[in-house]
Amino acid sequence: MRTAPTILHLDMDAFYASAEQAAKPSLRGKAVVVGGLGPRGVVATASYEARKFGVHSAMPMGQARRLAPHAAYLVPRFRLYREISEQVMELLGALSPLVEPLSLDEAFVDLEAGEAAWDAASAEAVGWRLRADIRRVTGLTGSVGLAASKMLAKIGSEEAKPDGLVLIRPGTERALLGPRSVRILPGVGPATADHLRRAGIQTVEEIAGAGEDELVRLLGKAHGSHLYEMALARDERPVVAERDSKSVSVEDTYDVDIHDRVRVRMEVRRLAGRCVERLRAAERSGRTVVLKVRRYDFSTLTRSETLRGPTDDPGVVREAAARLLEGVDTTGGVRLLGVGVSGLADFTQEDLFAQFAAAEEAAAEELEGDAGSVESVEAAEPEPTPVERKWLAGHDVRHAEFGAGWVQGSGLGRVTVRFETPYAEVPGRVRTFRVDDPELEPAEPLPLVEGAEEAQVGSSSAPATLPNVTSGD
DNA sequence: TCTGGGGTCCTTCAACTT
DNA sequence: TCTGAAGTTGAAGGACCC
Repeated sequence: MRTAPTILHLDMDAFYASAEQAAKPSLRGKAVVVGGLGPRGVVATASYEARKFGVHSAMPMGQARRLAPHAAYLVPRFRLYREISEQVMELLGALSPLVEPLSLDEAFVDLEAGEAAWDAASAEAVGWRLRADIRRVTGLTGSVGLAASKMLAKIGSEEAKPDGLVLIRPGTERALLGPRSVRILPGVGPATADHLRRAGIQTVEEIAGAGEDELVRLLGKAHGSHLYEMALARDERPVVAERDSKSVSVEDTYDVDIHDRVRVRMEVRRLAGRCVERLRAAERSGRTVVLKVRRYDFSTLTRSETLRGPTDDPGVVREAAARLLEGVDTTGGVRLLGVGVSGLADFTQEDLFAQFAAAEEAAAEELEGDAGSVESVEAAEPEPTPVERKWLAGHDVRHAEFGAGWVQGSGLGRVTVRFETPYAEVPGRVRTFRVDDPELEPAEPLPLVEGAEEAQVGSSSAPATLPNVTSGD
C-alpha cells in the first residue's frame, strides 16, 4: 500500500467546450455546447456557462436547446482535441514513464515511478507546475487530484474542478468518503445506486458498514467485493502505461429510422467495411464479429459469431455481419446499426473462407447494383449534399479576402462566418456568403497558443501566487 | 425531451470438453 | 461404455465510463 499521495489524476476542464472558446474569442465567457447537431444528437461537453442553465453531458441536444437557446452549438472537432491532448500527454510523459491515458482529456500519472515526487509537498509542487505548464502550452485549464490511489486521485480532481488542485492526505480518506453519496465511487452508476438505495444504502460509510458478504449478495462477486474495498478507501490498482484495446467497433444512429430491409443490409455492409478499416489501421485482426441493432423502440440487441481464426479481411467480416443480420427482425425500423470485432490478435490467420467470401462478395456487389437503383427511389434519409456538409458549425474556414474564420451557421444556401483567430483579444466581424462562394474554403484549425509548437516542455516554475486554490486537507 | 459513439468488464446460460 | 462433475468457451445482455 502506497503511503504518499504520489498518484496524480489530471482532468481537463470542460475540454471540448474550452478548446472551442480558446479558438474563438467571441465565445469566451459564453454558453457553448459541443455535440451532435442532428435530430438525435446529444451533448458531448457543455461550457461552465452553459451548465448554469442545466445543460450537461449526454443530454439530448433538443433539451439543451430549450434550456439554453442562446448558447453556441458546435460539432466536435476531434483533430483539434487530439492535437491538444498530445501536447498535454507530452507534459505528463515528462513527469513519469507511467502515464495511463483514460481519454483525450484525462490521465493518471505515477509520480513516484518517475521520481518526480516522493511526498505530499513535492507532489503538490509538481501538480501546480503541471497546471501552469498546461495553461502555457495549450491555453486551457486542467484540474489535478493527488492521492495515494487512483480512485482517490480521481475523486480529488473532481473536487478540484474547475481549474484547481486537491491533495487527499493519506489517513483522511475514510473521513472524506464516508458521508458522501455512493455515486462518488467509480463503477456506481444509476442502476447500482438504485439497487443499493433499495437495500437502504446511500452513503459510502453505509457500504462499509454493510460488510462484504452483503455487498456480494446484492451486486455479485466481482462488483460487490470491489465496491466494498473502494468504500474502505482500499485501491491497489497500479498505473498502467500501455493498454491493448480489446475490440474495435463502429456504429451509426440514423436521423430517421430505417425500415427498408435492403437499406439495412447495405448499411451493415458499409459499417463492416469501416470497422475493418479501423482494425487494419490499428494493425490488428479479430476473431469475433458482433452486430448491434437498436430498434425503433430503443431496445438493443447484439448477435455475434466467432470465426475459426482472426481475420482482417473485409469480405469475411461483411459476410459474417450479413449472416448475423439475417437472424434479426428489423420490421418496425432500426435507429442504430453497428458492427464490431473482438477477440483481437496481432496476426492474421489466412482464413480458409477468405477466397470463397471474396467471390461471394463480388457476386453480391453485382446484386447490390440492382438493389441500389431500386433503393435510391425510396431512400428514407436525404443525404446532405456535399456543399451543405462542407460548412459544419464551428469548423475553420479561410476566405481569400477576409482571412481566417469559423462557420457560425449555414442554411438556405448561405453560410455565416465569423472572422477571428485564437490570438485576438476581441470578437471578430461576421459576414455571410453564398455556400458556393469560390473564395471561401475549409481550413485547418490554428494552434490555440501562438507559437505553442516551439514552447519548451517543463520549463516554467510554480507560480508565486496560487490561483483559485481548492484545498483538500 | 427522447436518449451518440467508442470502449471495458461482468453475469448468466447453454453447449461442449475433459 | 456410460455417467456425472467441473472447467472452458461462446453468445447475449447489462452497467458503466468518458
